[in-house]
Amino acid sequence: MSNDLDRLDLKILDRLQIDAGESSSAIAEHVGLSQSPCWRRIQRLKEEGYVKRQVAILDREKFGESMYIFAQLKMSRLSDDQRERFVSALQDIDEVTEAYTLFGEMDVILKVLAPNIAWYQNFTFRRLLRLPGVEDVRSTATLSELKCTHRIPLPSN
Amino acid sequence: MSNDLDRLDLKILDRLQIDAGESSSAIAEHVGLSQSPCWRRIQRLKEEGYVKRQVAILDREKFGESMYIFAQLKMSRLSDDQRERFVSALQDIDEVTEAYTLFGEMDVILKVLAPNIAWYQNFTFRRLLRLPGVEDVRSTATLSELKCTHRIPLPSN
DNA sequence: TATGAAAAGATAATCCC
DNA sequence: GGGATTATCTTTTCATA
Repeated sequence: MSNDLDRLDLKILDRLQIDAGESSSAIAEHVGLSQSPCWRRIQRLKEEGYVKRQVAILDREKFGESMYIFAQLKMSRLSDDQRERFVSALQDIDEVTEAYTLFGEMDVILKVLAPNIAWYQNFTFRRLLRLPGVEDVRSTATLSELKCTHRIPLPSN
Repeated sequence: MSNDLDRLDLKILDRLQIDAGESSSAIAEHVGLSQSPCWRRIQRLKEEGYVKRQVAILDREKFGESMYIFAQLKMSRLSDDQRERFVSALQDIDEVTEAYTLFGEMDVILKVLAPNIAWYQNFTFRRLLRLPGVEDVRSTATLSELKCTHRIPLPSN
């Protein structure tokens, strides 16, 4: 929450979120440090949780056709227990890649990676509508990807 | 597009998209290979583009309040040139983290990382509505993140 | 053609200044 | 924070099946 990060830390973080494969000495050079202080900063940034994890981004087109679909769920009011089961169920569905509650706490938006529309049709009835509290699903299918980044804007960049 | 990947390749890819920080020998152990064939496979998977890139996922909560907002853009019909300028403009707006066209080619959905609603209000008028072809913006603000993964489901997992 | 073992090279991690 | 050192991992080579 607090920002005890200086300009160098931010430059390092931004490089990491663009390419986490670079060596610490390469990053050091780019931000104007030598290897060991740069490595220490990277280490600290990881320990303090600024870097949550490091992942490989796969090319989903290589695995055949697929499409992202945004599903807006109309929810009934849930008990704490029901809500917990709902959230837990979402974690277990690999095709649900993201989920957010919307203002009002009664609706949820999902980003679903579907192989095709027919699969999604089935998924809606067999999975989504059977989750605790889900009353209705309104879906928006995407056609093509214009931009997809995992980079968050950092201060003073 | 084609899948000349065997079960080991898929296991390697899945580990990489969960944690790309692991050493090749650690991955080798997990998938049941020795270090060098595993390393060669990883190399090949990168060369052939199955792995697009490797990134650090930052904890956006560490940088103060922020919220994702989905913006659905109503577009007028664009010439190829206008469309190119529109897509290019999206790439330059750091707060737009994702963009997809919707069925019909006339609408677009954006995922925007906003510091707060007031910022977004201004952003809508000053940036979005000034992009080529944008006629209207309908926004859905998210409240809390229930799930956010960058892992795509792989066959036979 | 693919694997494993092992050497060579690069990088990460630690030390001291 | 920088420079030098050691530990560890990556990458190449080579022998083998």
